[in-house]
Amino acid sequence: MAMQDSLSERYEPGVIEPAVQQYWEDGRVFKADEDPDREKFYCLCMFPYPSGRLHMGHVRNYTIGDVIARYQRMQGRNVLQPMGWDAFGLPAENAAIENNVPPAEWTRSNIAYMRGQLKRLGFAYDWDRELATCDPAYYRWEQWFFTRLYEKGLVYRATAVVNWDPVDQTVLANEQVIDGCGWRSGAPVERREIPQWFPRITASADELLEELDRMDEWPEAVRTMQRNWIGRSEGLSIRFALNDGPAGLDELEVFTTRPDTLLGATYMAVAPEHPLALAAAADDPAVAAFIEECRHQSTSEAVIEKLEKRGMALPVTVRHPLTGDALPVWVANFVLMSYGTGAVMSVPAHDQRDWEFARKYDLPIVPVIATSDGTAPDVSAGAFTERGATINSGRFDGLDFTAAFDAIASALEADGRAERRVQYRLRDWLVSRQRYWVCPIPVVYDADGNVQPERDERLPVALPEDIAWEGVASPLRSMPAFTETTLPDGSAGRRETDTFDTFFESSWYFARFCCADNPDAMFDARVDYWMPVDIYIGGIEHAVLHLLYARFFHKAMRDAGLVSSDEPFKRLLTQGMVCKETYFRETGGGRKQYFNPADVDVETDDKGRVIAARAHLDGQPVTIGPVEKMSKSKNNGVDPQALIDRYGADTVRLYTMFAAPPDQSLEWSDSAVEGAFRFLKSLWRLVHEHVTAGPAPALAALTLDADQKALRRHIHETIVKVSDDVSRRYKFNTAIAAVMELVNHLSRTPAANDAGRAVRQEGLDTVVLLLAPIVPHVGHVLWRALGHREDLAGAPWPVADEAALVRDAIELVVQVNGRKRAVVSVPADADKAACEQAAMADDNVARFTAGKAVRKVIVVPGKLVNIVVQE
RNA sequence: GCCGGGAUGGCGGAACUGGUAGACGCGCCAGACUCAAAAUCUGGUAUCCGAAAGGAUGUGCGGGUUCGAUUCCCGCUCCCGGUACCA
Repeated sequence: MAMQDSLSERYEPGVIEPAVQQYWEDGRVFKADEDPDREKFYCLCMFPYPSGRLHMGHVRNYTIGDVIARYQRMQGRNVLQPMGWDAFGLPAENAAIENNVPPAEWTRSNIAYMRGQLKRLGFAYDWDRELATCDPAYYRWEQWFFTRLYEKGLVYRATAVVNWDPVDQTVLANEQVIDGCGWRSGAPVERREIPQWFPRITASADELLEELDRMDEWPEAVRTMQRNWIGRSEGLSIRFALNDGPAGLDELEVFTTRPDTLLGATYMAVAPEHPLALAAAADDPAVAAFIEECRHQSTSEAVIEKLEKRGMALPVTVRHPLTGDALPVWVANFVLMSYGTGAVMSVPAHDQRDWEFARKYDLPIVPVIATSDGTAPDVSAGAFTERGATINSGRFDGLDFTAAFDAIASALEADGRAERRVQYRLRDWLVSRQRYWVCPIPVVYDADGNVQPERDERLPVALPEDIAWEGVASPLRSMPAFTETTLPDGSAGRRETDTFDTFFESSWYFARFCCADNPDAMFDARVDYWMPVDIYIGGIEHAVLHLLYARFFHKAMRDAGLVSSDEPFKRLLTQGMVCKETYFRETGGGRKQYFNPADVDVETDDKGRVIAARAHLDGQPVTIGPVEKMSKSKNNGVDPQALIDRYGADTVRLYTMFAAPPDQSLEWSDSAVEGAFRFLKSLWRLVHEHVTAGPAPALAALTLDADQKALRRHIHETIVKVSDDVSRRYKFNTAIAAVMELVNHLSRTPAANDAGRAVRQEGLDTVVLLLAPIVPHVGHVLWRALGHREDLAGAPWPVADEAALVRDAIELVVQVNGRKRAVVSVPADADKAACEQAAMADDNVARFTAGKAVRKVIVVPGKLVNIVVQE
């Protein structure tokens, strides 16, 4: 390209954007090569599930990442920004069932389409590192790593409960259970226990928890959620002796964090699957019926916790370890077999859930903890859950929490009835799925059902892609070509047909990007150069599960000597959702027909308030619903492609970054997109007008008038502001607002003489540089037009000139009794007395202070004076 | 239920460490240009009183701390995310 390209008069993104993208591709501008002499920066966004088309959440996520990556490049860092596909998952199976398309074909064509969309948005990816998790060259390494974990005893097989659809004969995801019934069959769901695989994440619980304290570049909210999810608690594991227990059972074990309330325990509660409950059910049809009912509860915690708490007494009691009293044992629908021992000790006076249950079934409520004034708490309206001194506890009376805990724990330990223990809320990671379109678990069983991890040389265990899909269950089970195999000794083996949780793939892809082309090893030396990820950007909905699994997996890889860092993601930026108003009509029976915003006309009043909406289809009114997360079910998605086609990638990128800060939810507005486009058009016009007048003179030798000096100060203040917003605050909306203000100032300040033209050149150069990460295509073209030879993508980020920032006078706010009464101008170096004097001298201030005694004057240097007078 | 987050003009948002509430943009109103429209440009725009200067009110609700609170504390309401098989 020529040194100074002539600039067309009109801004035509549809023409320049593909040309600039081609230029980047031809020049391999964003290819990342390891270079030990340069400081690296690994910028990563959570990779997309290839659902078909990009949605606004993707556009937002990847624009944030691209802005950061391009900014770091302008800082001179060696930047890696890769992209790939989280390609396994449930939607591909649904598409197969609905449209009879093989999941592999559906997924790969979605990837091809979405890759084109990402390229059209101009993201600075190193496409040579692209990976898809459904590629055997990718998943063979997680299969290999799984067999290493098995050898180290870090994965095990145990039974766990799943949602079973008795009609479709398949396991259902929680999402597929609607009001207790299967989403396709409509049949009531059953709980079923089946053997499944678990990596031992609880063995890493302490490290995962402690490390959070040092992860100061993660949002505090995410760290708090992870801490609470891990849920470390110190307590006592107590074994209660059973009276009249069924054969083979002589005690009931529970864990409590409140042993100080042991004397207030008035009953025990066990899960419906607990052996005590099952034993009782054998003799009592009523108990059996209750348990059968519980068997149709979903396995989802959100559902269980919102259920009405119900239970039944069992024909068995336990002996209180201190008093010897017999306490009743109940079976309750809210006790989970998968959490702890499946049994809890109930202290209704001091636990709200126990209290409600006791009230409902008329069980005794005995307060054993005093309020702060030493009296027994009133537990007639609810439990007293605070800590306090013990009462009604015999020889343990009058002790505070710690002393009571110790005394009661020691007494029970001496009797061999209890141990102090640390317990976690975190459960081991259940990775088995009974689905087809996921990575096979690389395990073979011999004739006796013994486990044989698949041998390295036979990996990958490839998922057969050419399949016939019948019914809704995974076709793998009925494929002898897949299931029938041989063991090392030549005997027949049966392959595991369960597959991995898709979180398994997304728990290590960030490291594989460093060496995605290596066919011989999971990782190589390049991983040590790039890892850890310097900034990881993605939705807040991943705060716990994905981000905790990835941290665990990374530590397991570190322990296996595969990576050297302790944590995978140095900094985390969590992005808010993209929302849009909804439009619908009631169609009877509480059902709603949703209308896409693109198919609705909105009417406004003379203030622009929305008053009504009509469907294009029939011109009839539709109801305006709340603003919600864009989704298929609410039909309120705005297709980014239509906007890219109409306005270009830069406008979509600019609007997305301008509409809200990254971590807040964003309400989509088409008209505001128009505003972003308008801004780029006017910037283009301003540059066009400037460069068609010929090259601007150098600024150095010129003297500036007051307006030009003020404009120049504004230019450099904007550099300071935008640099801080982009690098420290990650507030791209205020960065863009500051640049808009500068552009307004530039276009309103005449550039008639040499000095004016020189300042305008500096201003336009600055604007283009500051916006370069956000609108790189238009920036590339304007930068050349402004006479620069080097690529904008590699240009250095501007640095403010300290001399240009100096101010002579500052504005001071004057308050009287905390209310603003004036703004006065004072010299920048005015001392407190001078500020006070200038404030008092103002006419309006005098009006409010006249005849009143001044009690106090507060001067905040450089900002404000507050005069406090007697009212 | 539990854990985490949020609420500011007609709308998206700004106010970063307790110091001018409403930057910037959208929308709307008025004007310029035009035969007209589009595009573009200029001015206005929290609410109420006022010709203006200026004043009063105002950051989900109820209290509190402070010379001063959108910001800190206590108690609520509503909305959103997660809740272990959606990703």
